[in-house]
Amino acid sequence: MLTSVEMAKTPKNAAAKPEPSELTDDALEMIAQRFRVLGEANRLRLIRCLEDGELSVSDLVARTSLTQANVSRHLQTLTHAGILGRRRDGVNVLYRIADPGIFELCGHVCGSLQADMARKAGAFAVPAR
Amino acid sequence: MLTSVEMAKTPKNAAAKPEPSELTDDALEMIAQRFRVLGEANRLRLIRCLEDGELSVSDLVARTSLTQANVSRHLQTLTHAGILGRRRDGVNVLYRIADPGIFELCGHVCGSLQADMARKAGAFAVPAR
DNA sequence: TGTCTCTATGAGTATATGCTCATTTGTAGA
DNA sequence: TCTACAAATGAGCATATACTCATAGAGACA
Repeated sequence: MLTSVEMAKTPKNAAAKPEPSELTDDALEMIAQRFRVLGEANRLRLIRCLEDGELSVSDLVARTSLTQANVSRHLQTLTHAGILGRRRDGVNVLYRIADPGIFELCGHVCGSLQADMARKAGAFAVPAR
Repeated sequence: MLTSVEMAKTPKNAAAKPEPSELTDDALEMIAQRFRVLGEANRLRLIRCLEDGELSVSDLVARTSLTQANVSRHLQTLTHAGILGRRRDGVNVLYRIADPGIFELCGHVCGSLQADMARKAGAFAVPAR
């Protein structure tokens, strides 16, 4: 599964390769880096704001109550990661989701979290009587 | 998309949020936290080692060339996040994947990365002649 | 009990990064 | 050109965390 980048182009039912996987340290670091970019609640907030269409930096500042400098830095991080795209429109710069797969990713995490919490909640289950 | 998990936490956010957000700040932070756990190449390495079955701490130390203390800490992080499970076996402690969805998640990231890189590679495309 | 191996953790250091303030840069219009 | 506004960025601070060393805890066995 973590077995190489080429899995992306093959449908997900591609057979596991028998050969020991060939993920270089660099590749692994890139994957980790991608996760790290998403590992910030404020960045997730920005992504969410953009779910319905492109917005300017000041729009995002208004919606998130973050400072302009902070928003700008997060947008830079997300853009550099290929998650957002940007274009200039006069004095404004409009950001948009460039990788819609991001939502699916978040959905997966939500699912895992729910499962995990349900499992943990089971520890408090009281036998019926 | 990010809208599915409203867990048993009350919104502590009385501040103006123009958006009818279903995701509390706490929930968002939990999602980010999950991503952050995966944002470490060495943790991804450990996960990969466990792909084929459970292993002891010293097995993992041998396979990763990380120090025992370091491996132990990462395993703790992953276990706490619900990604790994552990059981004692004599003096050993065996760790295993508890949330197989993790591989699908990594697959998604690999896909996104590849798409991103292909897009960037396009910038170097030379028109045929 | 003592001693071995295996695992977990306290303490300390180094580094990364999120945040802010102040300033600069980029764009449009007078 | 000058002015106004939007966005980006340099500098500095604060915090989080990855890593190591040394040590403590847990289980097996004499």
